[in-house]
Amino acid sequence: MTTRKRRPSGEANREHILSIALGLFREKGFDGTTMRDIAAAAGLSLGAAYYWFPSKEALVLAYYARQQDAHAEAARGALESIPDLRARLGAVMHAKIDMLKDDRKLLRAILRSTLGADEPTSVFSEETSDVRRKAIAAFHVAIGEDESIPEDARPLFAQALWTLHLGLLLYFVNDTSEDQGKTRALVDGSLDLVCKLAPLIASPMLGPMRAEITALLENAGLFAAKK
Amino acid sequence: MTTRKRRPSGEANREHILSIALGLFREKGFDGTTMRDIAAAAGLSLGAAYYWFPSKEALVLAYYARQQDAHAEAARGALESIPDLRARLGAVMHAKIDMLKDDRKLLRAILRSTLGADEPTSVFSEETSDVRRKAIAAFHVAIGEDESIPEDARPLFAQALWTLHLGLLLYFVNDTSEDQGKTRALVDGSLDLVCKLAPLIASPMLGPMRAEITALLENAGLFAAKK
DNA sequence: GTCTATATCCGGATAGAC
DNA sequence: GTCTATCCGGATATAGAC
Repeated sequence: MTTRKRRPSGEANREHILSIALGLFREKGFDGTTMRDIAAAAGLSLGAAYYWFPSKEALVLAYYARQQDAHAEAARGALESIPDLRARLGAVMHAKIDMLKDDRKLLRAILRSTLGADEPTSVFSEETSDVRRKAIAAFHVAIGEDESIPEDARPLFAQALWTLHLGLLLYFVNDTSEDQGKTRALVDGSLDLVCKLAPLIASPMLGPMRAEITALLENAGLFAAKK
Repeated sequence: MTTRKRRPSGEANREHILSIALGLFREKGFDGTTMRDIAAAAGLSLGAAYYWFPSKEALVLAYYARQQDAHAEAARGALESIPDLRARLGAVMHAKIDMLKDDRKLLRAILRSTLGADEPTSVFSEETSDVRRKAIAAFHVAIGEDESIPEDARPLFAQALWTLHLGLLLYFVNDTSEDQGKTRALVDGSLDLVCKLAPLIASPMLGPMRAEITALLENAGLFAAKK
């Protein structure tokens, strides 16, 4: 009765525009691509492009969502038969790098708007909270039920990994080494360290310090422990 | 023979434009201030403003340099009679926050361009290397000759503090709490932790791990130990 | 609801005259 | 060194076709 199978053009057109736009972004960068370019390449008028995406930024937000879903899927597949924590974390991070390896130019361009909490495309903004939540969840999945991390410490650990992953991505987008080999090495080295340090921090001796860290982050509104 | 005492208007004009621009930035934000606004407020034409500053970004770079020098001076004064490491680090960080407390809107706006290594206004760019070097040096001064940090670990520690300070500033610019009290608390809590952890990391037991961290960062080009 | 066409605004940046 | 005129592209507005 309602719009069961209609709009073969509607939403499909939206997808079409997004694909065209991402292609142009990858090719010519974000600033180098105009909305006029996108509209023309998609065979639409400028107005139509703005009808589907109210701004250039909206295309970036759609890109985030698409990538996050793709990454969750890729990570899920990669994790299926890996029990070791270190290897699981590596799988998740390398899946991300693999996925983004051709998008460095685009990511570098939009990096500019990823930090201000008031920018819609910020990693901290309200608009991206869903993507962010999913991204942190991906690390939660990677941690799984590994006994080296006490259950009550896992949310904090997942958040820490997400933060590390932001730093690694920052390095990645500016990494011009062959096949981003330097990023790969940095990923592996960081995770080695993390997996060595995690049991230490999880040790009873440092329990008070962990509580101190948690309290500090909670007071700053940077972390909300599950109640 | 050359331009000894000429251009009483020249460089002074440049300073004038910069002051006007920073005032407008603080008042209306970076995006909210147009080059036309700046030119008009400074009593010049648009073209003249562009003659002195080839881009809006150039004004930001000039702002960086000005702030960094002011901070170095403020920190130097504050450190003069403080021997305790924790207190010295606090003095340096709080001096920075004090200095930037009215510039949050401006900083938030230019935050967008502070991460891409190819952006001139990036904290990692070639153009800002001088400012960056000075900023790290400020932490080096704060560490001083404190025995709790082995001499050979001081460069790495200074760099770590600089990185922490970037994170704190990121929090700061988005902190709407009264007098940025949350940032102050985060600064103090972080430094408490750092000063508790530093001796641990400096301990012989973790010497190999410190070497591992150093090697990792050096290979990534993120840190160059003095030879 | 989906789209075209067109005109317009705005602001960063540049060119060329003076 | 300073000005005016102009370009360029993101964004908006409008009127109307289907």
